[in-house]
Amino acid sequence: MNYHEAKDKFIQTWGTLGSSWGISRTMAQVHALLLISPDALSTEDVMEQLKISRGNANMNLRDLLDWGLAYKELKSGDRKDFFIAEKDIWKVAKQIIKERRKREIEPVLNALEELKAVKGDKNDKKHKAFVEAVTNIERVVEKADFAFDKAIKLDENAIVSALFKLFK
Amino acid sequence: MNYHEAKDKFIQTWGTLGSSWGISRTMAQVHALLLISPDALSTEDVMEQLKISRGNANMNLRDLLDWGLAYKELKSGDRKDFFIAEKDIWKVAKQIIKERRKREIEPVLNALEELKAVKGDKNDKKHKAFVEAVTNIERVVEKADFAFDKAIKLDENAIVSALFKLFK
DNA sequence: TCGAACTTTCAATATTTATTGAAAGTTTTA
DNA sequence: TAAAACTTTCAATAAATATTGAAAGTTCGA
Repeated sequence: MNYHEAKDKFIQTWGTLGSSWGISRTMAQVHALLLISPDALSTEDVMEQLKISRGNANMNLRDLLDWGLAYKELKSGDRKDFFIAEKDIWKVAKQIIKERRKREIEPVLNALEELKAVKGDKNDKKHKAFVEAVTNIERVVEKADFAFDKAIKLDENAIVSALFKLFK
Repeated sequence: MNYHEAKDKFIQTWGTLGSSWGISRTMAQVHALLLISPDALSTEDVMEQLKISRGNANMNLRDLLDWGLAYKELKSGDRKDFFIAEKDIWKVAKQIIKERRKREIEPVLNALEELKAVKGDKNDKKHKAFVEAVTNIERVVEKADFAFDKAIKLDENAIVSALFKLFK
């Protein structure tokens, strides 16, 4: 496999992985392209290399900045914005968890809390099953939330070794 | 909020959470419905309560069985299949991680391994940046894979307390 | 073995989500 | 401050994904 085949396959693979873990396919592809580029790329470079439109490139680059997965780099003597990827993959993973925790877990916890207050006959079978299900789910979601919160504050080795110790 | 409002909101919330964590919206909604039902439900019950077609109900129930998130229950004197949800949410979370690890992480690791073997000039800036990026990513993906593998073998409290100890 | 009861499939269709590209907006420098 | 260089927006459109429902398939009891 030569460089260009490998590059395309990498962009494709990273895009697929990204889209299954909650970041859009194109955003992950742009990130992949930036990751393997030794130098910062402009919007036009991204458009050209991924064969996507200006609007699309711009939108996905901006989303990458929002998620903290890429940075702007200004080159002196040039008015264009250039972009580089966050290349510390552990940091990338932590950023994604952090964003998704904020965007997804928090609203769910709020909704669950509200649902426990359902009015009705406390002896009704359905009512009991409902409150029980919601309470159990809330407990697990809270623990997952806690685990993710800790995970983003630790480095990659600490987590792995903590888990490993449980098995020694 | 009365029982019916709460039930609808719960199904909606669980569907949204599910779809953002890799299981389809309707599959998560069917699971939600089963979770809060004190008794096993038939395909027709699911169709009626979620207002979805027979084909859709059937497909999603079968997917839930595939993922290990629901079970068939046969009632004597009735030829219909009835379904109950896996109600241990920690087990649900573990099943989802297990399935996704198999379906998503493993193929990515294989692809990455292949990509490291890219042919080309080892002193070229692009080539070096490429191999470095792929190697770094592989290292983190392997660790995540390891962490998930351990997570599905432990119970919920063990993981939380292991993480907690790191902060005491 | 037949036919009733139930389950599964799949091509057509609907819904959702992503992409385009031209127009509007912004910044820079001469 | 004018206009060139660049960025952003957004309505139209395309692509991907999910859903329907009728038809085909299966199972079971008589």
